[in-house]
Formats: sequence, C-alpha cells, structure tokens
Amino acid sequence: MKILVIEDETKVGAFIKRGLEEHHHQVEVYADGIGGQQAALEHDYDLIILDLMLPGINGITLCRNLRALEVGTPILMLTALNATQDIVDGLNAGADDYLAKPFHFSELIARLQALSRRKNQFHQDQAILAFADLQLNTNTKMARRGGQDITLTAKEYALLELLLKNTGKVLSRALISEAVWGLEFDTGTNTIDVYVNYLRNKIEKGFSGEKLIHTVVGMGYVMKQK
Amino acid sequence: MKILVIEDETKVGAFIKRGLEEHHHQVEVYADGIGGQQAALEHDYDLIILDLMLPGINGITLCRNLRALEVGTPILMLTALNATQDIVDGLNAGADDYLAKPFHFSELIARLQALSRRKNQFHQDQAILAFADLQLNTNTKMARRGGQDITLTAKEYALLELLLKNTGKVLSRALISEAVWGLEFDTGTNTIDVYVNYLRNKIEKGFSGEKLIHTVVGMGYVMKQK
DNA sequence: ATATTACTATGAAAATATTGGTTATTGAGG
DNA sequence: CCTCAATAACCAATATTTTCATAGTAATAT
Repeated sequence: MKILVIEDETKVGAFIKRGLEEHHHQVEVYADGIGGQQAALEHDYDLIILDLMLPGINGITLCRNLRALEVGTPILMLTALNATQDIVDGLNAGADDYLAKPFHFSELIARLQALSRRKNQFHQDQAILAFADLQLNTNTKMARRGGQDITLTAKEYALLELLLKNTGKVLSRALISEAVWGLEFDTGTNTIDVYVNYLRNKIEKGFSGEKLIHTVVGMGYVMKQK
Repeated sequence: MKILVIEDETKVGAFIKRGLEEHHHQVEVYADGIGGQQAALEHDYDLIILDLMLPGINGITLCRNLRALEVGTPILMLTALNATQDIVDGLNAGADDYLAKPFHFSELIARLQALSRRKNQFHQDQAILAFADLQLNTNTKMARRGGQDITLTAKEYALLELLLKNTGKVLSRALISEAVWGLEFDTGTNTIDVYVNYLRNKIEKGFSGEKLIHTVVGMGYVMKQK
C-alpha cells in the first residue's frame, strides 16, 4: 500500500516509516500540514496517517479540507491519549479511525488492516475480475472458465489476481515475488515459475480457450490474448 | 436509495436534496415533523435524515414514535453543534447515527454509506436466515435443521449468523474475529477454528444434509453448498 | 550452444481439525 | 451477598490434511 504520514515529530515519523516499510508498504512522510495536504491532493494514496497536533494547520481542519475536496482516502488519526473531543471532532471531520499515542506498532498494523478490509468490503463493485473467457470471483475465491468452476490455493489465487489486475502488463519476477510472497529479495529459486505452471494447468490445460498467461523471456509474465 | 429528509430550514433541506440527488438518490423533503412522520409511516424509505429542531413535534419524540411503531429504517439525526444531550437522547430514542450542523456534504455521504453498510451487515430485519435445509431464527437464536431444533451459545450464534449473512463469500479469520469477537488484532490462538468446529458438530454432524461450512485453506471459511 | 523456462515428484512446512483441560461467566439456592 | 454447579469461552497440545518449496530433469527460445 502507498501510505502518506503527516507527523511533525520526526522521531515518530521515522519510526512509523521504518515499521511500515518492513511490512512492505511504500511510505512518504511530511512534517508539516501544508506539505502533507498538498501531497494528499496530488497523489493517490491508499491510506493517510494524520497526527492531529501539527504546526501550521490543524489536523482536523486538514481532514475536513480533504473530504471537502472529495479525497476519499481512508484517514487514520493519531491523537494524544484521552483527547476525546479531538476524536469526536476528527471522526466528524471525516476521519475513519483513530489511534491514541503512544501506541504499539502492532496496533497500527491492525488498524491499517481493518481499514483496508472495511474499504474492500464496501468497494464490492469489483467482485469479479474477468479477462477473455476467464473470471475470478474475489468473494468466493473461485476461478471460472467455460462454465466450469476452478478451485485455487491461496498462492495460486494471489498470483492470478495479480495477473488479472495487470492484464497486458509484463510483470517481472521481482514484482510478482513481492506482491504474492511479500519478499523483496530474489530467493534464487524457481518458485514463481512453478506457480505459473500450476496456474496454467488449472486455467488453460483442458480448456478450448486460448492461452492467457504468456512468458516474456528474460522479463516475466503477462496476462494477454493473441 | 430512497431517502426521507425532515428538516424545517428550507435552505438546508434544499441543499441536502440537491446533493443527494447528485449522488443518484431519490429524495423527499418535509419541513414539518407531523408531515414527515406521516410519510415515514406510509412509505418504505431506506434512510431517514431527521433534524432534531423541528416545529410542531420534537425530533426525538418523532424518532421514538417511529421505533415504537416498528419502523426499522435507519435514522440519521442532524443536531446543533455540541448538543451532547440531544445526541444521547436521540441515540436512546432509536436513531442510528448523528451529524452535527454545520457539516460538509462529504461527511453526510460518508455517514450514509456507513449506515447502509451497517444495515446490510447487521440490520437484515428478516427474522429467519435460511440456507439449504438450515434455518437460523434471529429472534429465538435457535437453529434448525431437518426439523430438529439446535441450541447455540452466543458465540456460536454470532458466527453462524455472520456466515449465513455472507453465504458464498469466503470470510477471512481477521474479518470473523472482528465481527464476532470485536478484535482487530490476531490473538495468536485458534479460537475461531475451535468455534467453527463446535458449529460443525452442532449443525452438520448427525445430519443427512450436506456439508455447509467449507474451509478454504489459507483464506478462511465459507458457507456454501456442494 | 547456452540460457532460460517448463514440468514433476517428494519431503518439509504450514494450516487446519480435534480433543482435553483450564478459566470465566451465569444463575439458582442458601 | 455469597457459594456452588453448570455452562460457555478459551487455550494449548496433538493429529491430520493440505499446500508449498526445492531440486532435478526436460523442453524451448535466443
């Protein structure tokens, strides 16, 4: 996920950044509200972590501004302990959740996951990912081709979902490794190739439809037709 | 959605109506409580937006009346800023959420979405949830299969209800944990698995009907047939 | 000809199922 | 108000099942 952190205490900001990066997120930190607001408007983040105590602009105002400008990105507020009024104000200003400082990092991760889950639950418009005569139902986690249901394992599903969300784009092994296995390094193994093979056996072998997962030698794999 | 707005300030009423219509909702506005209450009883709305400061009848009274008359439609109160007592009274009278005036339109939209989400998840005022030959009576909290009554504990009931309200959808342990136990973090225990096992023993073991709760390894559990 | 990718079998590891026991909670009776 | 018993909730261990990662070989592309 791409995450924007607006936090003036540099130590706290660095702590959050480091921790989130260890969880394979992409993080940008702004120490002032003005810069943070600008960034939020210009880029498309998956989550904004916003300290309410900021120099320059009040966090609640910032939050309200973003919502007024139709920025729908989930916002997680950081508040001082027992700042009940801040919490109420913040939620009214359009924030989605809050976390009282000081907090354990695991709490932050938990909130973050809860938020993305909630968001995914609401965004049900993309329940089915389809390409050519292949469909992937993100609710049932089942694939379907030629009227036939196909059961996938967790890794197979993650891989197919990635391919279907990036049809026509060549995905490098490094990118696949990071997205599906959460690894940022090259393991030196052929695990990805093996899983591509598993997928091909399930969604291509025995089906009359054309080949969908194509190898680009030296580059990676693509989901495409022709 | 079909939305009823009860608001005496015509400017505010018009503002809400216009905004909601831009979001493709169907809106009716009543400027007085008596007319609004009448409308709420006669038509079937998806949401009622109710100003607490009304001429003729008090908003809280109106809210209480509707609930007494078995109108289950979600009610979103509009209150003056810092009218804490009103908020408490309103929620006690059966309102589902509140919004302090003045508010940004995006806040209203957010509340509305949150309410409809909550409603879909929890407020299915259908007394009996049924799937295949299994029934769950949400009033008596009893399950029934093959003409035989099954008593459930609180957690078992909550879990079964969740599954039945999301048949066909794979529910992750994280989601189940949040919905049934209210936890946003992973306790590191296998409590969910144990309760799935309890449920299976009660609703599957000893019944001729087919298996209904399916495990999807690495993903979670689903209620489905076949 | 060689680098790269495809395929396959297998043991290891992870995930899940099941069971037994411990701690909480509740409700009746003293 | 307390005690006790019954039930529910929870946890941890072990058993079982499924999935995964590896490595070796075959096939294919450049």
